[in-house]
Amino acid sequence: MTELDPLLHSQLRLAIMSILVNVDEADFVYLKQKTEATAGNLSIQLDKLSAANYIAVNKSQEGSRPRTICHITEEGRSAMSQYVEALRSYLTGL
Amino acid sequence: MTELDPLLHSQLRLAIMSILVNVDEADFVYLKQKTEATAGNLSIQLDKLSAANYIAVNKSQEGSRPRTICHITEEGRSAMSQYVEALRSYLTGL
DNA sequence: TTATTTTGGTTTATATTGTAAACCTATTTA
DNA sequence: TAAATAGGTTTACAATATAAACCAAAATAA
Repeated sequence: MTELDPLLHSQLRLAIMSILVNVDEADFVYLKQKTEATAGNLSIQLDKLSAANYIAVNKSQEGSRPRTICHITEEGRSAMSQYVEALRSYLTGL
Repeated sequence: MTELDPLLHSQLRLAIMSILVNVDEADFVYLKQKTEATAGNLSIQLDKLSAANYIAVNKSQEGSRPRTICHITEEGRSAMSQYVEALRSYLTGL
């Protein structure tokens, strides 16, 4: 049984990635809305995905007000494909 | 975004359930082999699945040697279906 | 015969995760 | 000018997963 990438096998991180896979970019506020996560949790999970190079995070000041924009990397996209393949191998017949 | 049943969204428990879904019954030794889990970990996760009524566990003595046989319940089967549906909703387009 | 290992587990302890609560700075709004 | 809101980060705690230690019975080796 192939391993399920632990970085992706987490509800919130999977939700984040599944959004970013379908969109050019998304900011903190949007991700928070969509996932209904708390800001703290979201912040931490974004850090982890970013540290793994699955996403790129661009933090800037939009007129003295912070703006955090995220997009998926090629590495992240590839990790998602592999994860989905692994999942399928668990769930054949369902 | 629908919640992913936390009881199923765990590598080992998902592996166990994905085996039990396709088989009439399986014993501890077989599950241990297939999942490559440690006995302790397997024991605990079986307890959790059993407590949730996702599987039924039958412990007996086979000539003074323990035998633990598991099979999935209807509730477990249904939980798996829902879980897979929820997952799909995350992964549309992959 | 009596150690030693193996089988089939369970219990206990620990490390890792996930999550929320508290906090911070800057800006609106009352 | 006090209170609330926006956009986050940090810290602290609770839950999980996992491994290590242990146990009883049987098989194997010395």
